[in-house]
This record gives sequence, C-alpha cells and structure tokens, in this order.
Amino acid sequence: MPSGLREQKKAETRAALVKAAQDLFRKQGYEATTIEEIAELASISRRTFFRYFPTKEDLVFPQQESRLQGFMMLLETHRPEETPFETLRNLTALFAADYTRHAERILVQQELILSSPDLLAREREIDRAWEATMFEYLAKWGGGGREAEHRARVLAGAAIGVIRATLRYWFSTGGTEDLNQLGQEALDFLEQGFRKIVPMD
Amino acid sequence: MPSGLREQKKAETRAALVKAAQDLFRKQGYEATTIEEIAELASISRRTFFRYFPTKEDLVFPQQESRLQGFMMLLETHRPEETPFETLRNLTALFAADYTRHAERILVQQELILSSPDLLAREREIDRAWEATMFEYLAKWGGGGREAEHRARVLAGAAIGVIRATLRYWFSTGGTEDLNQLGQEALDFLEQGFRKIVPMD
DNA sequence: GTGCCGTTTGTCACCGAGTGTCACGATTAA
DNA sequence: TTAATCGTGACACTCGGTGACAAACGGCAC
Repeated sequence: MPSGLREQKKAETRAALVKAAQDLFRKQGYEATTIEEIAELASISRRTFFRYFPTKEDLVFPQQESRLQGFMMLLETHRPEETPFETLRNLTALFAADYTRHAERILVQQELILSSPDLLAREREIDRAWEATMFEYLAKWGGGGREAEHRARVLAGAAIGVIRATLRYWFSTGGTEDLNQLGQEALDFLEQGFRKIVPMD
Repeated sequence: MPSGLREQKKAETRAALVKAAQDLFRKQGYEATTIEEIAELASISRRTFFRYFPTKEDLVFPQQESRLQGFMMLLETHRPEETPFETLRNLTALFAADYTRHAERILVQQELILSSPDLLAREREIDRAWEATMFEYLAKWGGGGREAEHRARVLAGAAIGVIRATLRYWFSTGGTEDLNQLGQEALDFLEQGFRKIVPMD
C-alpha cells in the first residue's frame, strides 16, 4: 500500500475521471460524450486520460478487474468439502446481496450499458472472463481428463448464460424482485435439468 | 428478385470485397489490414466500401444475417407436436452437420476470430442475437406469464452458453470430434441436469 | 534547502475507422 | 430519347487510440 503524494494524486485523478464521465454520460449519453470533454472536465490532457484508462469503455466498468479478482479468491478459498453447486449457490447468494445493496447504482449503469453496442460488447467480454475463471475452477474440481474438461466447459457456459439471463430479467423488473431467489431457481434448473420444468406445467 | 445490371454488379462487388478481405486477412492478419487496402484490391474507393459493409467486422461474418433468418424460419416451421428439447436436438443435428461439412472453412474463420478482440466481441454479439431469437421461440412455447418468460430466458441463456462452450471445445480439437454427439451430450446436461453428472462421476 | 533520478504529464503528430456532402456518371423506366 | 434514380468517387471531417519527446513534478539523499 504505497501512500505517497504521487499515489494519492493518481487515485484522485482516477476518481475525478470516473465522476466526470458519469456526469457527462448521464447528461448527454455515452456515445455523444467525447474523451476530450471528459478530460477537460477532470482538468487533464487528452493524452493523460489514456494513461488512466486504456479505452473509453473502461470508464463504465472501473472496478471490474478487482471484482473478478475477488471472485477468483472466493473460488479458491471455498470450503473444500463443498460440491461445485454448493459453492455456486453460496457465491450466488453473496453476489445477489451485493447487487441488491447497490441496486440503484447498478440499474443506472445497466441503462447506460444498454444504450451502446460498444458497452454491451464489453459486458459480454467480461462475462467471458468470468466464464473462463469458473471453468478453471470446475476443471480443477472435476479431476483431469479431456472428458471432465469438456463437462467443466459446458457447465461454466451454462452457468454464466443462466446468470446473465437472470440478471437481465432482474434488470427488466427494475430490481424489484428477490435476486437471490431468482438466482437459486436458475441454479435449480441447471442442477435438476430443464426437462421436468419446461415441457409440462 | 430484381436482376438488372445494377444488382448483378453489386453482388459482384460484394463478393470481390469478401474475397479481397479474406486474402489480405490471411496474409497479414485482421488488424494489420486496413480498409483502404481491401478497397484498393477490390478496385473501389474507400468511401464505397462502407456502402457495402457498415464495419470492417462485417467482412468476417458476411452471411450472418441470412443464417439467423434461416434459424428463425426453422424455429417457426418446426413440427408443432415437438417439445422444445426435441426441436433443439433436431436443430443441433442440422447445424452440426452443416458445421462438419464446412469444417475447414469454419476452422479458418475461427482462427481469424480468435486473433482479434473486435471479432470476438462481434461473435458474442451474434450469439446474443441467437439467444434472443431462441428466447422468443421458447417464450411462445411456454405460454404467457412472467414466470414462463423467466424460464424461457434462463433456458435460452443456458442453451446458447452450452452451445458456445461445445463449439469452443470442438474448435480446440481441430474439428476432429463428432460435433453432433458433443452437442447432444451438452443438451443431455441441460435436460437432465448437471447434478448427477458433475459431482460424482 | 539543493541536487539528482525516475515517473508523470502535456504537446504534437500521426493512424485508422466511420460519416456527411456533393457532383458526376451510369442505369433504368417512361 | 429523355428524365428520374441510383451508385460512385472525392473531399473534408470527427473521434478513439498510439508513439515520441521534452518539461514538470514527486521522492530521496545529502
């Protein structure tokens, strides 16, 4: 944890950029806002902006890196006697609580994401990173072998697909429904299969 | 079907652009190839290129529009007594056969896609469109109601996630394994659940 | 404080994707 | 043949992103 004047100013500039960007995005939309405007509002040169954020999109997902890191940590430190589904359920509960706590901010962000194809693409890119992480965890759990790797890949894909779909549904309700319950139900589908549930009923 | 000189020339120019692009991409890579080079090789101006393809990425997925249209047609004209899973299995068989038939071309294209983040993003965008289409079909099948919609959304997400994961695995084997069998196995997971399959084995 | 060193920053120049506009020429329908 | 329509090329422009270099600044030893 370096805490000199340098690091402090860097953190301030970074925060100023995120805030400036959010303000401008909200006021005039993502695409209509240029990096030059953001930099100017944060009292920085255009060139320097790119030393803080490699792309404009990164302004919308400023803490995605650390979130993924946290997810990896959670996967690595889960109790070893758990089955993968138990781990998934616990993590779903954790993240659902987090999303519910910050529902307002997350819903605003989601609205912004939906407004731009670039941001949607970036969101899917992030999902892909999560899927890869989950795959690694599942592959480790399932032992070696090409067969186990295949199953891990498929389950990871299904899990992320299910989670993204659940989130979209939750967003569409304005965050009013119980996200944890929705997530657990989605995992029920995965664990027990869609057979009984979809065709009849 | 208009068939004047105009349409004919347009089709020729479009084909010439795709061919020029594929040649250049293969020779020097996607990102290293500029639109100006492609346009020059196809003997048209840079400006005219954008009248044929809205973006550079579209050159790599030239027939995606019609493929999705075909998918929608297949979903709409499936035999009405089928359950969704039967339909999914039939379509999986169809597409697996198609992919296997054109395996060589598809593997080359996949290699190209993997070489560029932009192309990967576009591929995910296409997946999203397919997921939306499948969701519409499933939602129609499952009757009305918010509950049914939710299940349709989750199943569509899981299905696309599973298919994409299966394709990735198939690509990683160089297209040597039986794609239809892999796909049907993936659908087995979805239909019967991962419970019995993943934890024990 | 002074002097030095490494990092951060601003400036400038550049590239490539994508868009608006307009005028010219070819295609087509009358 | 004529007139409307459409495709095209040329030009200028915006914006995201990068490389290079010099000036400013923070950290540190003395």
